[in-house]
Amino acid sequence: MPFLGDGDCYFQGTRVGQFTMEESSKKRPFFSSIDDMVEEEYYDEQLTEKKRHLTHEQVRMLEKSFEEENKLEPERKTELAKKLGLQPRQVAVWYQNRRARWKTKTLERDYNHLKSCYDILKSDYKSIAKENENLKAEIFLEHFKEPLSTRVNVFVTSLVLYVFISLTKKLEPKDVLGTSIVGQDSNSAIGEVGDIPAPSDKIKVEDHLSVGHGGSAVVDDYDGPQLLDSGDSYFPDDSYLSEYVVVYVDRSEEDDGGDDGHKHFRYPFETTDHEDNDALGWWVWS
DNA sequence: TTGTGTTTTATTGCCTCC
DNA sequence: GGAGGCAATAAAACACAA
Repeated sequence: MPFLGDGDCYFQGTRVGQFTMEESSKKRPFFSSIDDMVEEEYYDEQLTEKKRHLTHEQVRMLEKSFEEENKLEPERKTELAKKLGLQPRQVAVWYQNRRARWKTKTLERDYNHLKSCYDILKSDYKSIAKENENLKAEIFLEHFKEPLSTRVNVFVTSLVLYVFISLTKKLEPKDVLGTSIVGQDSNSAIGEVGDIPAPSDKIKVEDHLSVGHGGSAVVDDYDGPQLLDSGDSYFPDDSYLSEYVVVYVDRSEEDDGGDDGHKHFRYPFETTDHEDNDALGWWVWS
């Protein structure tokens, strides 16, 4: 006979469950061997106690009760057990399993709902992205409708400016530690060459270097010079501009004729040239 | 009939609350 | 510490195809 460990219960020669000594004494008869079990008077009773499904009527009543309240109060449990001819424990177990099934179903439903929401959003995103691409292409084509001379002019000017700025940076005065002193004192170094606006001077810059200059960049109240770019400027690095270009602005320049109360300088390094070139940026004094 | 997958009933161990 | 809930799991019952 095989060794039967604590809690192994047998029914008709097969293991029917595991119980601790304590539990088995309380709930079900404990058989230490198959022979013991066969000899027990309880054997016949076990046949009727064999696990079986509840009747349709019992399930119907339990379902109805569950619909009303999915938690089982002790009084309700006793009442239902009495009414259905079941052990209170069976009713409790049924509720437990029913809640588990309900939870699984709910999770499944929630998952499907979220998935459909996700699919809709994904589809929306795709159509918006496509529309965005179309608009970009439209803007690109619009740009090439401009005269070639204008485009070349913008490009060359940008290039010259970039080279100029790069050279200026290399030639800038340095202190004994090799640190640039530009910007440390508005009255020193390059500041002596031109007319650097004091930090308190309000300078606004608009970028007309960008393609599609119809909508110039936003201008704010930043205390120092700045270049605002509408996003597609030819400048390789706008930070150069904000740092240096302002040195060459001529504050004595007359108004350019605009009625906005500002003076516009089309070229940072050509303070008096008012020749038309709408593709270029200008500085604005406020 | 048998193998296999699914559903239902029941147990176990852990956790929280009172 | 006991009662009750829950997740994980076992095992019986059931369904169904081959």
